[in-house]
Amino acid sequence: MEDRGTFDNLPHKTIARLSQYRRALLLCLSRGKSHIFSHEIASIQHITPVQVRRDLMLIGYSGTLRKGYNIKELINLIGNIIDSEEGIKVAIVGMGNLGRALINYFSGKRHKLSIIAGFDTNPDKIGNTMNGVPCYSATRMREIIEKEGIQIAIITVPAENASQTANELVAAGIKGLLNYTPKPIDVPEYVYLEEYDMITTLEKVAFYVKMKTLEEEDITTI
Amino acid sequence: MEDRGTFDNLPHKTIARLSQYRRALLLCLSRGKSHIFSHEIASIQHITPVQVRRDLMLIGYSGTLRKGYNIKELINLIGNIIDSEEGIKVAIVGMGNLGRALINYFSGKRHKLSIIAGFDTNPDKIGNTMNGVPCYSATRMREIIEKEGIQIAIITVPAENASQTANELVAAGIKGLLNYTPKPIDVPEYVYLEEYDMITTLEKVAFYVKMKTLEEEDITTI
DNA sequence: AAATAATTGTTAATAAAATAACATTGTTAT
DNA sequence: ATAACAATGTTATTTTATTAACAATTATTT
Ligand SMILES: NC(=O)c1ccc[n+]([C@@H]2O[C@H](COP(=O)([O-])OP(=O)(O)OC[C@H]3O[C@@H](n4cnc5c(N)ncnc54)[C@H](O)[C@@H]3O)[C@@H](O)[C@H]2O)c1
Ligand SMILES: NC(=O)c1ccc[n+]([C@@H]2O[C@H](COP(=O)([O-])OP(=O)(O)OC[C@H]3O[C@@H](n4cnc5c(N)ncnc54)[C@H](O)[C@@H]3O)[C@@H](O)[C@H]2O)c1
Repeated sequence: MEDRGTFDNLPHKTIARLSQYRRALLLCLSRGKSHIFSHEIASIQHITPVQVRRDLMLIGYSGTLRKGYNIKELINLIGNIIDSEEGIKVAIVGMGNLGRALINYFSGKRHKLSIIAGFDTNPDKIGNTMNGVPCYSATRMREIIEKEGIQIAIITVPAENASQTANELVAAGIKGLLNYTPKPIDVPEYVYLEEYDMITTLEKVAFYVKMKTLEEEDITTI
Repeated sequence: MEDRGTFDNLPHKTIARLSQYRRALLLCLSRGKSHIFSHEIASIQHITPVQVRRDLMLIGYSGTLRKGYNIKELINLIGNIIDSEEGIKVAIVGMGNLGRALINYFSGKRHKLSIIAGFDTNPDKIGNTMNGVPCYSATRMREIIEKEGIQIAIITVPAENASQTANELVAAGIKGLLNYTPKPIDVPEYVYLEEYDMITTLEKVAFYVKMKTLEEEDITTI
């Protein structure tokens, strides 16, 4: 029995934080830092030092008492947990404003995770390359996903094409989806799905801003 | 005593879901539907009907037993809760790829929440209009935020300028921030902050895809 | 050498969120 | 008229996530 398959009951929130810790650690490393304390990580991430230590405990990493955590080691360990050894290939469907912004942002940022294909229906875009990512015709989606062994797709097509695109991706054998359209999509249970809509986030911000404002008014009227 | 200020202890997750419910309800309404059942909302949002009913209970809305919830009424009620009566103005700082994608997407979508100004340092962009949103020089940020009463800002500048931009926005009196740069920013406690990084989401998807793959391998090797 | 301070690692307690259980109520079918 | 059904609304339970408490360790100061 190997020890892969450990880490399969880490809390979902811990997974997200590990990714954020690594982002912070990479930055610290690039600035020449070699060790870091839990309270330093915590303050970068706006969380508590206990939370950080608890997460690191869950992944079985120990720091040293007076120097804190070894940044390089911790980066590697987080990599062992969240990265896949062979690397995972990603496609992006819909090379419009958002698709291009995401490609630009993501390209080359992670060693074990790379966007290697884009798809679009617009003939003007097909054949172009964006930041090293070739844009193929959407009609070739299945062919290329199978040939390249692409496992994850990001959906950035117009909302009205979202569900059809999702169906085609699932049929092509995609294992994970990240849907940025405001149209929630349905996938079989064996496909892992994340959806994100900026409007939801913005409305949440607006709600809490409104709340704070009302609170202040209440205080001043008393 | 008015009944504003109720709803101030709704769970955070409920707030996010209310925004999503409304998005789904608006779509249903535009398709001519007048009533909807909890299990219909649930299935759109990939959650359980109980969750939906519980959220609606928390905001004090009642449906009718055989017809479900009145879509128009529910949209209005959600609006009363999460929107601010006078409307809230939003600015976007950094009119690059992502900034433009967000403006395009958001513009005109919500009545009580509108992006009314963009800021940039690039002289080629200053003076232009994007989807009705004027782009001002970043040097005028404070002036325009104060004059227009802008309460929320979205940060889409290059990461290295994130914290300085955030500081300027806070100094200008911003009450809520939505940070899309991968550089976590610090704000005083009276400013409500949300941060989002696509890489974290993508790495989460990748992790669960990896896990599912490992599980399958384990099953087939047994 | 002893006391102090700063930090980690872990268990215990609390809080937040989701789910389950179930009573209630109209509607439809018999 | 009554039984069966399909919904809602609410309370109870369970699960997940966060925070608190504190013991252990080691460097530093007195
Ligand atoms: N989640 C968010 O925060 C967020 C933010 C901005 C935009 N969006 C959404 O993302 C999507 C894209 O936005 P955008 O601004 O990039 O739009 P866009 O119109 O600029 O880009 C859409 C692209 O998809 C291509 N396309 C259309 N149908 C296709 C298909 N069937 N297969 C492949 N490609 C296809 C189009 O040719 C175009 O290039 C929209 O659904 C928008 O609502 C979401
Ligand atoms: N969270 C995410 O999912 C996500 C996705 C894509 C990009 N990003 C991030 O968003 C940011 C913007 O990305 P992009 O692709 O639009 O980059 P971009 O270079 O296209 O746009 C940045 C814009 O900001 C302007 N700018 C620079 N300094 C400024 C300042 N001090 N004040 C105002 N404007 C200023 C630039 O002139 C440019 O127009 C980057 O930090 C990037 O890392 C995040």
